[in-house]
Amino acid sequence: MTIDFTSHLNPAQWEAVSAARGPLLVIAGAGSGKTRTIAFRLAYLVQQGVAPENILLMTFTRKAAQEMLSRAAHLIGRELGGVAGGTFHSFAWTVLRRYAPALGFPEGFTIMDAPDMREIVGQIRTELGLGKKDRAFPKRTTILGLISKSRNKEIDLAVLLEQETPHLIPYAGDILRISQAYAAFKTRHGLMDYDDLLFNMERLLLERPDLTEFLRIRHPHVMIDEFQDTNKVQARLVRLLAADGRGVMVVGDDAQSIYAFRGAEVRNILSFPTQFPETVIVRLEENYRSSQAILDLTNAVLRGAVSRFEKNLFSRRANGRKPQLIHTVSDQTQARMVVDKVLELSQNYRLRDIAILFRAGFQSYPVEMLLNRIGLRFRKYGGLKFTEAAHIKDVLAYMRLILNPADLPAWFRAVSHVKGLGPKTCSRFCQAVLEGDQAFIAQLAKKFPDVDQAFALINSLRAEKPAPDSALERILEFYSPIFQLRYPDDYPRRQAGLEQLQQMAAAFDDLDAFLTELTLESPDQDDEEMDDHLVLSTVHSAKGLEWSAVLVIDLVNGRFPSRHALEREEDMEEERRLLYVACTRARDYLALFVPSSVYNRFQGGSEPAVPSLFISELPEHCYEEWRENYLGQLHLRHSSRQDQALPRGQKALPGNAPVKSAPRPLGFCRHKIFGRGKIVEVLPPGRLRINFSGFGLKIIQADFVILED
DNA sequence: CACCAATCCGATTTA
DNA sequence: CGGATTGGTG
Repeated sequence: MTIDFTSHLNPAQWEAVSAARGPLLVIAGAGSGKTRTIAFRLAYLVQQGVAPENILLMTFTRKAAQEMLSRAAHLIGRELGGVAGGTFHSFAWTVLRRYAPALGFPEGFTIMDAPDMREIVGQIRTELGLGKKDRAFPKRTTILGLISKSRNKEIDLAVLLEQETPHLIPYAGDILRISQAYAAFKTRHGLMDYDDLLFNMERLLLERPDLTEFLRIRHPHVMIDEFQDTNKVQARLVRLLAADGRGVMVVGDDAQSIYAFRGAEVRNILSFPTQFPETVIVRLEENYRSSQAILDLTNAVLRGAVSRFEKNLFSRRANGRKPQLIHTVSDQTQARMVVDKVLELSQNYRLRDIAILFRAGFQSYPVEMLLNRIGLRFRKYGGLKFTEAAHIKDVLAYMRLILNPADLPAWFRAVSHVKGLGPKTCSRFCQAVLEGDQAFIAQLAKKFPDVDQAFALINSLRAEKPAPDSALERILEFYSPIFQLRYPDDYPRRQAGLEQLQQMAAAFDDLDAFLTELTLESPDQDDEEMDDHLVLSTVHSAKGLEWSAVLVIDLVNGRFPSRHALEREEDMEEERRLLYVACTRARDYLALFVPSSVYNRFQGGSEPAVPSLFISELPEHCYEEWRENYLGQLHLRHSSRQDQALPRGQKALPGNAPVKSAPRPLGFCRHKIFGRGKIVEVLPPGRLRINFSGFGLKIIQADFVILED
C-alpha cells in the first residue's frame, strides 16, 4: 500500500517526513501539525523498510506516543507494534530494571512518587533535629524542591541557593546534610526517584559500553518530541543513544518551553545544530489550528519574548471571532461567568471541545463547585493525581512491599492507619522490620492486632507471587474495613477509585510493570471514554492538546503570572510562554478572564487584583473587551449602540435562545445539556430540583433552564 | 514529657 | 488536599 504523502502534507512537513537519516531538527510552531508530521515520518520509515523495533520514540506522555503510533498504523494499514516508546523515564526504567544489579541496586527497586519523596525528606529533617526550634527552617517541600532542582540543573546546591533563594543561604550546610542523607536513604532502601532514573541510566550507559552499543544498534532511529523541555542529562542520554546524531530527529518549539523549573534547557534545542553540525533544520510555520484572530493575539503575547528561532506563524483559516477579554467583579463571579459561557458555547460545541485552563490546580475550585451544583460533568487534569490520593497509595503500599521488603515509605503507610500508632512509633517499627528485630515486631503486633495481620498478609503474598489483580483482591479484603473507618464521609467516591484500580490491574500480569506504570504515567481515568466531558486543566497538562473553545481564568498578577515568578525576569519569561501555550490551544474561540478582586490572602476577604502584565501589554485591537457590572451583567466596552447590558445567559453568542430568569413554580423546562425535565421543587435562592429523563434528579440554577409555558 | 488526634487555613507547575 | 497549631492522653 503506497501513501500519497505529498497530498496530505505541506512542503515543510514533507521535507521533515522524507529527510534522510541524519540529524534533523524540526521547529514546530504551535498547531503546525507536529503530531501529524511525526506520524507520517513513522509511516514513511516503515514503508522504507525500517523495522518498527528499530525505532525509539520519546514523547512527553505515553498517550502522545500511542496517538502517533496509531495514526501511523492507520496510514500504512498495519500495526507498528515493535516501536519502543514512551517518556525518558519509562524508557530508563525498562533498561534499568534489567541492569539495576550492575549498579548495586536490587532488582525489585521501587520508584518513588512525589508524596514518598516528601515523606522521606520530612523524616530526615526531623531525625536530624533540624527546624525543631527554628520556625524559619525551610519546609520539606522547599528542601525537596531545591534538591531536585540542583540535580536537574546540575548546579551545586550552595550555588543554587545563592542564585535563587539567597535568604536560605544560612541553611546551606543543613540542607546539604539532608540532601546527602536522602541520597543514602534511597540506596539503602532500594528506591529511586524520578531524577535517579535518568542519572542512573546515564551511569549505566557509561559503565557498560557494550550495552550502549547494543541500544544503538537496536534503535538506529531515535525520535524525540517536545525537545525544548528536556534537561541536561536527557540531552546527554540522546547523545549516548545516537553517537553522531545520525538517525536522530528532534522536534520542538522554543516558544513553548515551560519546564525550566525542573531543569529544562531551551539551549538543548537552540544548540542542537552546533552539537550536530550536519543538522538539517525544518521549520513548520503554517498553523492549522487557530483562527487568524487568535493567532494575532498569541503573536502579540510572544512579541515581548526572547525567541531565538525566528518564527512566522500564519493561518489560512478565516479571520474568525476576536478573542474576548472579560473583566469580572471577583473570582467568585468569574466562576459564574465562566460556567455561563460554557453553557452558551455548549449550544454550538460538544463539551469535550471546550476547555477551562488555569495556572495552578486550586484555581479551578470555585468553577468546580459550580459545575457540581448544576450537575455538569467535567474532567480535571493536573493538580492532584489519581495515584496520589491517600486511599490508592495505601493499597499500592502493600503491593510495593511484596516486591521490595526494604521499601520504607511503603511500610510506613501500611501500618500508619492503625489507631494509636503515630509517626514516631511507625518509624521505630519500620526500623525494626528492616533490621529484623523480631522482638520489637512481636511486641507491637501483640499490642496492635492490625499490624500483625498486615505483616502476615504481605508475607503470604510474597510467597505466592500472585498476579496484580489477585494480589489487589486479597489486599482489598484486608483494607476495606480500615478504609471505611478512615474515610467515613466520602468512601463511596473513593471506592470507585479502588474499583478502577482493579480494572487497571487486570490488564497486567506483572506486578512490577503495573506499579511502575502507575508511578510514571498518570492513568487517564477514562473509564467512560465515550461520554462528553468538559475539560478543566492546568496549562502544563494542556500541552500538546487543542479545543475549539478555550477559557483561561485568573489572569491577574500573582496568579497568572504566578506570584513565585514575579521577581525574576527569566521566570516571568516562562510565565509568558505558558500563557502563549494556553492561548494557542484554541481553535475558534478564546476568552481571557480577569477578576478585579480575588478572594483570600490576608484579611480574610477579597483584595483588589491587578490584571496580568501580559494582558495589559496587549494592543487593544487584539481583543473585544467586556466588563461585568455589579448586577452581574456584561457590557461591551468601546462600542456605540450595543453598549446595552444583555440579560445573563444571552450575552455574547449571537443567535442565543432567550432565557427567562424568573422561575415559575413547577411545570416543565428545558436545559441545554439535559434536555426536557420536570420541575419537582423550588429551592430558594433561585434553584430548582428537576427530574430529567435519562439523567435523573438534578439541582440546577433557575437561570440555566428555559421554562416551558 | 512524648506522642497522637482533631481542626482550621492556605494553595505552583510535573515525570 | 497538606501543614501548622492546639488540645488531649498515657
